[in-house]
Amino acid sequence: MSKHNTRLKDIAEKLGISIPTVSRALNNKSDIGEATKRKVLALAEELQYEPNQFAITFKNQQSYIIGLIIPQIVHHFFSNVISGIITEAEKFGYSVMLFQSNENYESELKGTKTFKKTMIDGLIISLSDTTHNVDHLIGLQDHKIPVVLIDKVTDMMTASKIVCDDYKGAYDATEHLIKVGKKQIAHITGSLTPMTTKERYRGYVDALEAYGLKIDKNLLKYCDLVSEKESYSQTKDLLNYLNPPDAIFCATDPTAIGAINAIKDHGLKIPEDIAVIGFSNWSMSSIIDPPLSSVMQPDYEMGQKAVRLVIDEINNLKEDKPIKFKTHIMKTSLILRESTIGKKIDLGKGVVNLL
Amino acid sequence: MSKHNTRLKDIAEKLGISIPTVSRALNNKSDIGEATKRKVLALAEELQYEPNQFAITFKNQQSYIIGLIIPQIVHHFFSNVISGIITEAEKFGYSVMLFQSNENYESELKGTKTFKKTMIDGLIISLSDTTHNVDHLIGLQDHKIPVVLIDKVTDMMTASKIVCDDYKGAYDATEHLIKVGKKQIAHITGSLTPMTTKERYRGYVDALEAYGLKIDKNLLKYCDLVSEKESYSQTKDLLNYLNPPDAIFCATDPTAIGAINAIKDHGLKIPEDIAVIGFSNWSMSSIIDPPLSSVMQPDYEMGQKAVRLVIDEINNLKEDKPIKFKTHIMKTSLILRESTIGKKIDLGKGVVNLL
DNA sequence: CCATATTACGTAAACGTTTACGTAACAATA
DNA sequence: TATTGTTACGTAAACGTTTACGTAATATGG
Repeated sequence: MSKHNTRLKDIAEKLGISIPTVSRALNNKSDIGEATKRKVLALAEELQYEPNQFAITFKNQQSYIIGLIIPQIVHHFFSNVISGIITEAEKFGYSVMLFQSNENYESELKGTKTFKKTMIDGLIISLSDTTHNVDHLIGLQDHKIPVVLIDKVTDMMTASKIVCDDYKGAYDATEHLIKVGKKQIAHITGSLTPMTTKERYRGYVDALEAYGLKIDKNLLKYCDLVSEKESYSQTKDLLNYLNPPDAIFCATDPTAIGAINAIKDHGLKIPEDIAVIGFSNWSMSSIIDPPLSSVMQPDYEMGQKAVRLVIDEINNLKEDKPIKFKTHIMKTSLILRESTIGKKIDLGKGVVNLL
Repeated sequence: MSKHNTRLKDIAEKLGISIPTVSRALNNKSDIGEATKRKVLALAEELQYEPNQFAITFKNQQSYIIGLIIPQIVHHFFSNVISGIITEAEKFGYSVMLFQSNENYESELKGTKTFKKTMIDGLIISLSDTTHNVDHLIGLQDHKIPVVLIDKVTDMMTASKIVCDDYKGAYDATEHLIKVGKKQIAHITGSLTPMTTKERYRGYVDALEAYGLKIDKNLLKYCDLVSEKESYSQTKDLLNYLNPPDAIFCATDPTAIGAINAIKDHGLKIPEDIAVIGFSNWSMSSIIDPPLSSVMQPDYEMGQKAVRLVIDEINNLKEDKPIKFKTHIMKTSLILRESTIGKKIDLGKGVVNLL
């Protein structure tokens, strides 16, 4: 087989016509005779002509590539986000170039530079934890490359943002614990620096207050690394408290698993003695014992939404229309399993029971 | 700020010299005067010149993009593979365009087409389970685009391949169970169609034979979907067998977790009554109760290796050298945790104890 | 001082495609 | 029949960069 793909030139020469005529025939332009068009289409089919995307990119100054920078690919939430982005982008004829920042600002900077050279049409980015300066992103915007922030966002720049409603998710989780009859509800959280953790804490507090339950500071525990190990020992502390909790709302699924292990080792029953609910609905959550109730974040849908926003902005820029920056707060949903509802409980509507 | 990036033309005009001279200065070519070179470099710095990658691609007919097709991004093994690929590619100045086949042949075909148009320099692919025809990949090779297969490979084409030593991993896992004193070792496997599962079964059988243990067909159980649920019920079957196992080697971590849950529900102790070992070392494996021993696949390293292979082939093709196709079989390693060794056991060398 | 080599540039062409513009051939209209 | 309009093409230029080639100016050698 020939080394290069079929080009317009090849078709033009074989038919004895000019290159632009071939281009017009294939792109369904108006200035083209019916007979010529048929001949071109037939030959293009025969030679398996596929336009060279790079030449088109180069000519149109549009690459149909969306850049994507993610702190950690190996993370249940983010891999779902990526999956949603790639699938949605493909629908609109865009490809996705993926870069991993490893939560490192320098690396993020480098990715941005590479992308700029590569002439991406737009960027979707979840900021690394060490990024406290977004001049590199503002620089992209200055060069008419739209930037959409997802999940890990910032107020340091004006851009469209997609987050999920951590506050409401936490409120719902806490409310659920109250509704199954729990009154001493503990909260295991991370460091309260990231916005997401702070919002989850707010939701927990507000739900307790809304139902007239007292806030007991002794029922609040911190796990800086939100790890299973930290949570295991913090839960042990909770269990030894003179007013031990009858439920725990954990800010992440790993901490929830730590709590479960501690409770079981302590000889208590879940959910009868202590109910546990997590946040993020990791894939592992459904297969541990007992299966963990959790707050599902619409990761995949967040990715899809981000693609639609960035493509909108790309199109608006192309037509020199003003861009309206939007912030989307996506809804979470409760996934109820045995760690809060036991084996058989009648559920209200709008609530998923995956037992 | 200006709309477009600085071009060679901008620098040339400001200095009153020609475009190729600027190009030569920036690319450290020989035909260039020292004084001119300094002026160009200074101005390029000032104007923040960054070469337009697409123009270079177009000119050189080389994109410095590696295409990557993966069945499922949301999968612990694959997301590690992707991470390795992206990190390694970046070291060599390559970007990675990611596509997800969703285990669907049609989708894989479409990704290949898109990539071909996009002029990727090489492709790394893990075949979808429904792919039984690789003409689309051979087509890429015919167009001088190297293809490297990773993990899910095939014999239907000649190409470099990267797999991990499933046989040896399974053998080691089984041998470990024998060495901690187990004699009735069961195996929970998937359907024996994929090469990987078949190899793990072979390793199990050979280890038993090597140590003079009998193969009891009743200790072999199948889980077609390799799910936790299937494994839970298959394990129950095993426990009710009149000669119940004192250890189970599971072909995947999710099935191992199903086994653990079944054993605990049955009131037996792990590992004293029954030891359990899995395969793949998922992130969840370390945080369940008890922590699961498993066979670690060098996912990240497999990704790195794939990048090096594909770049080698790209470079060889550029210089019209013949390509030597290589098959790399990467080593697995045992990760021992409490599900096989209890709390404190002296380990032999070369074995990782993550307790 | 003439022939040759070297240095440091400029010119032109190329990569594959699209688009603005020009125009020949023909048809429609007054 | 002269004018205008329409159709269906071809020509040229452009996107940003690199490279083959040509050449003027200077240096080197005998």
